[in-house]
Amino acid sequence: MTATLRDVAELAGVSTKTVSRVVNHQGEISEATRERVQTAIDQLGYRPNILARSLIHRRSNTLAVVAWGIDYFGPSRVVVGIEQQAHEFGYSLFLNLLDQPDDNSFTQVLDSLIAHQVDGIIWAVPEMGKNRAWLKSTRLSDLPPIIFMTMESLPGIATIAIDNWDGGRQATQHLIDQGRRKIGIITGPMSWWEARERFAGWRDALLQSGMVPFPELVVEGEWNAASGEQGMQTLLAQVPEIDAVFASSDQIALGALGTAYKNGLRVPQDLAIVGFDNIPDSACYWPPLTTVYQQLIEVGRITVQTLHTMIEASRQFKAPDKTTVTLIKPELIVRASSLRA
Amino acid sequence: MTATLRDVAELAGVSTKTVSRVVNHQGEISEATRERVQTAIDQLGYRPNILARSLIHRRSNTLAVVAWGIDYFGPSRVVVGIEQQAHEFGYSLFLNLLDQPDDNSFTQVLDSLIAHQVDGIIWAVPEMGKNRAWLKSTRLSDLPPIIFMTMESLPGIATIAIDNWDGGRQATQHLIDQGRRKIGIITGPMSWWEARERFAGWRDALLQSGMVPFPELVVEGEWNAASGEQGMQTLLAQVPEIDAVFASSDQIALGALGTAYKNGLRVPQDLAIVGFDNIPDSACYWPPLTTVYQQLIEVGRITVQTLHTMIEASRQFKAPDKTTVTLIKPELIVRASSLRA
DNA sequence: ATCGTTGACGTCAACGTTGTCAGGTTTATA
DNA sequence: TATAAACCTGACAACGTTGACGTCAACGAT
Repeated sequence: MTATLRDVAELAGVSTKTVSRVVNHQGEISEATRERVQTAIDQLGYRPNILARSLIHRRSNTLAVVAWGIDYFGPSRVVVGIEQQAHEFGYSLFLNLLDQPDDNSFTQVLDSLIAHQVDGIIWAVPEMGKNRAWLKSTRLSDLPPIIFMTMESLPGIATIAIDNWDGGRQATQHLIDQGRRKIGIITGPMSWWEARERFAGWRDALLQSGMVPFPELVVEGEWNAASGEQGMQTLLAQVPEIDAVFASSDQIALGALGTAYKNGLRVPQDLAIVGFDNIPDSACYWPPLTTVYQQLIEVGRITVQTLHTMIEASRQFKAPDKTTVTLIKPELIVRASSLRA
Repeated sequence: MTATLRDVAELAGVSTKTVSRVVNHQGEISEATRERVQTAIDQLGYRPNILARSLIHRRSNTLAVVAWGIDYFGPSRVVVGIEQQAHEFGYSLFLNLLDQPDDNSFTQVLDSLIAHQVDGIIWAVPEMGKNRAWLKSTRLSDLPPIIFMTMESLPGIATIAIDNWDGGRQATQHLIDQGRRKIGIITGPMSWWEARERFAGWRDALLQSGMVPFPELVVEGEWNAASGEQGMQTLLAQVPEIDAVFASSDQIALGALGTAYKNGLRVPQDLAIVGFDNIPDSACYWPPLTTVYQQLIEVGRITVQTLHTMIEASRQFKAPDKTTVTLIKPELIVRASSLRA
């Protein structure tokens, strides 16, 4: 149905190779034939078949991102950054979503990607529980260059992540600097690496200031607002004199705000709250939320840049520097929710 | 580097065709050779090359989604639904994001997709302004089967969308049923189809109840919370006795809530608010937000189902029924923000 | 007149598969 | 025992491109 090189060649009265040269602007061709070929191309609506091209070059110019939770703010931003940079590098991008972050269909997914001859893989599924266990029983040399997001560094594996520990530390330090003495935390699900890191940041900030991270100051939550409501309620019950909370996500903070109001607490006078993520809404919470800003789009872009380097290296038979671990520092955004009145 | 059919064939001492048959479970082969071939496959770590396969079959089993704004709630959910259904149908999915919804690089995007031999295209870029104008100057027969989301129906073009008009109508009717008499609206950007539809739903609901959609009851906003704050302020200035607002998105509603509080208004006693989207946070606003729920994942799934049908039809040289227009009714979620105390 | 050089193409094989068809061997049937 | 039928396998070409190499004419220099 669709026109091929041969069709164009016949119409223009030249060889397929000549048409190929015109299409790819390679070699030298006279202006006369170039025009003749171009006319034939336009007339037939010819489009090159990238599949055939990739077959020869043994390079598909295609990347794959395996992700989960792109209907959440963080992951979706990362994917946006990945797509942007991939596009700028001239890669096409396959999108694979897992049903659950601990979906163990990774074998099928990887097989499919390899079969599609992708040049590189970005594993953007959040690390939680044992959902990276498969890595230990997989020979990375059997895979295309692959890079992982948000995880504890493993030897020989490229990793890119936000420094969640530092984010937690910054948030907590800010509360300390405001003179708060009873600083609680509502964590994310502790099976998540991010949640554990943010928690560790909170703990270490307290310790460094000579304060004690008592267990009753800690409540484990989910990432959502409902869990923030509940977590705040628990904290208030356990430590009535609490005067600040580090909520491990903005949504948790939203819930915590709600509970504070229901309990007649003024924010930030009676209770200061700091969130994490800097979702756009957080600037319009009441009061506006102090939070930790992660440059997630940038993270996505850097991921692709690193992967690209790995791909080029592997193509020149250089052993790629797979141990790259990039940690990006987040930034504290101070708004009214943590400023003393 | 990677093993091919020939490598396996040589190792197993059979022809490439036999290996191919083993891999694809086609034809009849004796158990003995099957095992021998399978051993060779495992030993070499052979993986089929889908590119070559697609070249022969002239079918790539690949879909492409062209989208914008997947870092927003709505679009990202739709993409999730699309990916799920595509995966279940055995399609791989290319992801293409436009920088701006009115990005006019559609030609390059389409060329690239066609070159990649995708079997079908989902155009999930929100319709705004004239960003669908290119459709009129494009022969659809030059493209693979393509389906559009969220747009006014055009002859001969498959479309799937939420019935935003009905959503706006439901939201407004609910406020009317609660006895509200001065019902304002903060719209989304009116260049968006969704914004115009929701507005029309509000207007028509008022008219049908014998009320007048006065211009001073209308404020055009953006989709975000900041714009909701401002819009609410404007409405209060224009119509001090206003007793209800239909906010065209939950984020707008969030901003409106904030402004209401700053002005000492009780929600819902003094001012009822209804949103649109049912983002998870909206259940934890204070008070919990009444809103319109769109089954966006389902929309994504239906889109792929329809596209799949179009692809199958076009493969059998039947003229596909391209005029399919599917409108999906949203659902009102009633919470405390609009119930009279 | 001869010889290289350059420009402007074309020929052929290959990329990794699979469909088609044909060949050979066994098994069941007359 | 002959004959058809079923079963198993291989040779070959093709999918749409492109790289390597070859050819041939035109040109300037010797």
